[in-house]
Amino acid sequence: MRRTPGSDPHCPNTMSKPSRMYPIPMSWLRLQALQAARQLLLQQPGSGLKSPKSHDKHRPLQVPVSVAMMSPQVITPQQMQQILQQQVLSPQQLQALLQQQQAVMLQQQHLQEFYKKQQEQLHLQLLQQQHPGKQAKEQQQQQQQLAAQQLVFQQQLLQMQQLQQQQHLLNMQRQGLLSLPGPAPGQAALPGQTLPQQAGLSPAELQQLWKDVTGGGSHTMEDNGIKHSNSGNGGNGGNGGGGGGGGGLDLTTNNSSSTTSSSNPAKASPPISHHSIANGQSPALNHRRERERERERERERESSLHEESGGTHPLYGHGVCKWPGCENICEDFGQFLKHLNSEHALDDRSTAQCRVQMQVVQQLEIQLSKERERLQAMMAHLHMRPSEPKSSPKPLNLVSSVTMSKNLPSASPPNLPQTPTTPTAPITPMAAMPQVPSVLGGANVPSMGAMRRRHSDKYSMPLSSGGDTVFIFPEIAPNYEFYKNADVRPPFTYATLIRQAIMDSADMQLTLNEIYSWFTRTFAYFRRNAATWKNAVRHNLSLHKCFVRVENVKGAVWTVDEMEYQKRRSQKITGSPSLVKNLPSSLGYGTALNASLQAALAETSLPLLGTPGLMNSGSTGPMGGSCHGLLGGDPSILTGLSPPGLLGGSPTGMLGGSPHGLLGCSPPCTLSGSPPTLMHSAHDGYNGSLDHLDTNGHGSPGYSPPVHMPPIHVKEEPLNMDEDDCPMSLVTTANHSPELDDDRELEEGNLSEDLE
DNA sequence: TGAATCGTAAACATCC
DNA sequence: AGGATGTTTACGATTC
Repeated sequence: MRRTPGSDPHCPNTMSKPSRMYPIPMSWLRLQALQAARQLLLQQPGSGLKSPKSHDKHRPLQVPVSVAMMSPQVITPQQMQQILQQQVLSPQQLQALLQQQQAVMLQQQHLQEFYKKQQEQLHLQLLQQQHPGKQAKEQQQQQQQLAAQQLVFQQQLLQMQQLQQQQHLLNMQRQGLLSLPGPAPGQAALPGQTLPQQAGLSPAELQQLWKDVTGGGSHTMEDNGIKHSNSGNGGNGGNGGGGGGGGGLDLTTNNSSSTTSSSNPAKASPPISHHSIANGQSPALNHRRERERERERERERESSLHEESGGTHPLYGHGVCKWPGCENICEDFGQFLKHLNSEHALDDRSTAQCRVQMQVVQQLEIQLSKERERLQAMMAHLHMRPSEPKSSPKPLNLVSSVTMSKNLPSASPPNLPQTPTTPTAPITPMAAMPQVPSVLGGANVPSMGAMRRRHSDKYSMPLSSGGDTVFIFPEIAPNYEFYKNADVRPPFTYATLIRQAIMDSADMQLTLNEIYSWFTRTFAYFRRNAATWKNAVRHNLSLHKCFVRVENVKGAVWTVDEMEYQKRRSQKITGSPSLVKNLPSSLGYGTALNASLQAALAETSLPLLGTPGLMNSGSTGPMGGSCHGLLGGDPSILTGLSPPGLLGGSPTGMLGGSPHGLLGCSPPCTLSGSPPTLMHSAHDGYNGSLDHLDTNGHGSPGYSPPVHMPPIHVKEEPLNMDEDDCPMSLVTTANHSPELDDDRELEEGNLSEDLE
């Protein structure tokens, strides 16, 4: 009886439909946002957007993109968990983001107030100017002052716009998070999660705000995202929502008949210029010069931004203006700049849009905090669950399980990476902007969209760290606790887990039943559907040569043949140069870089090998050397600059954890600084001369556990001819002879060469 | 597109 | 006989 896809209750993550680890296009994110927003707005009777045919999938959606962004309620606990689990945004990052956005909002508010005052003053000036009794000189001075202030404000506002875009990108990213396939879209519009309950501004109000700001005009949403939405909503299962569509309420930026702007640097503010020209005096000339200087500054700013961002602009992408609500097509960057200056100048509309965006961000933050709380509660609840009858006090269990509920969601475990995008980033657009897209926007959005599926162990990373180290090192305890209590499938292959279990044992050998116990003890996920995963375990044990069955006094035990493991790894590595480049993604199946590494990479963005945490657990010297031998060749990995993206740049991102898969054990596992297990797996492969001390204090003169076991019998493992190159596989059969060691060392030497 | 890998299911054998 | 253990085959999904 073959299972039907998607019908496997035991492995919901693996069987659900498609989810290739391909980056999610921005347009798709927009679609998701639109759909979410649509659902949101449909809940608002007074939104004015609801149409009788609102359920018609093909009905054009009349929602500005930015409004769509304010659909935080699509964050489901599951998604939050996934978010955390995949390290798309660590709690720390989220927290930092929150703080950053709050700071931005404060600044925006301040600027807006300032702007209002300026406008009022200008208005007064205009009125006064019409009074015959006023003295021209005084007026000129005042106007001059105002003009200067205006210019300053324009600069500030420009910065604010940049920041706003940064926020927008973050929102987009978050939207991407929320758009994770799964129950999310369908559950998006939970009554209890609507915006009005959580913030002062309801969606309807926001919508109205948008309307007010927009000021009419028609603009068909014809950007790619919309197009995608039309074509792709059909198969989007739970989404169900109609794609975006044609024209609708929008923030038409094409409407050139918009209000006269006073902020456009290129056009100058009408009132001021008007006064200046009207006066025609020296102050006016000075003002003009000042304006010219200001223009130059603006140009410089733009050009520098342009240069720094490599011809990109936070508000510009795919030939489309990304100003919230604006989808204006700009053929090139210059045109975009023109458009930006002309259509999104400092005017009431823009500021109102900015204000709305602020609200959107606020809503999202509120929603995020709520979901975070919920997640905490869930985790706490799961933790309380007395579901570990078999659990035996092992060293790793010493870690307080309480930490889980604390660390998991928000408390940002110490090992969580601090990405460069944290609030510490300068507020200046140039400094901050490039980071956002590259790390958060550009990287995480796609990665987060990549759902964890069967091979997720290659990409996803459990919470804060991952890999095998999880089970041994205290700093990775949160992970351990997480999987121990949460019914989440560990992102590791069976082989990896089995190996971990065996390596985790005192004498590097376990009976089948002990392996079972380890699974159930270590992972809540394996406390059910025993028949399935136990079968898988047996299947893996038998299938993979790296697992060696040894007849022990107390019966048959299973050990790990590291040589086999190395062999396969080397095959993978040598087999494809590209694999070396993408080690984290293609080599392993379970190991993730440990928290320290992540943190190191995130904070220093490279010298990971020099990071103590990285090498933690005695992996100091050897690790560094061996790591260099293998990984060092690819700086991208070390620096996180690899295309896949270190911090979620891609599904294969480093955070995705690399695998330390038994079969495909990867070097990253080395980096993960992992303990006993990794010490073996890593060291063995990289340096045959390395001793095999593990954190448990085991000195393993040999390479594979079987070596120091009392082997009696071995799995009649295919003593195939192809094993000739791997004497170790036979070692298990019986006596461990020095020759074997020699052979192994020789082979490892070769292996090292290969790796290098 | 095809190979490799992994997860799952299941049939079968052996042993206790 | 029944369960545990171990082996093997098959197939679908995913990734490269």
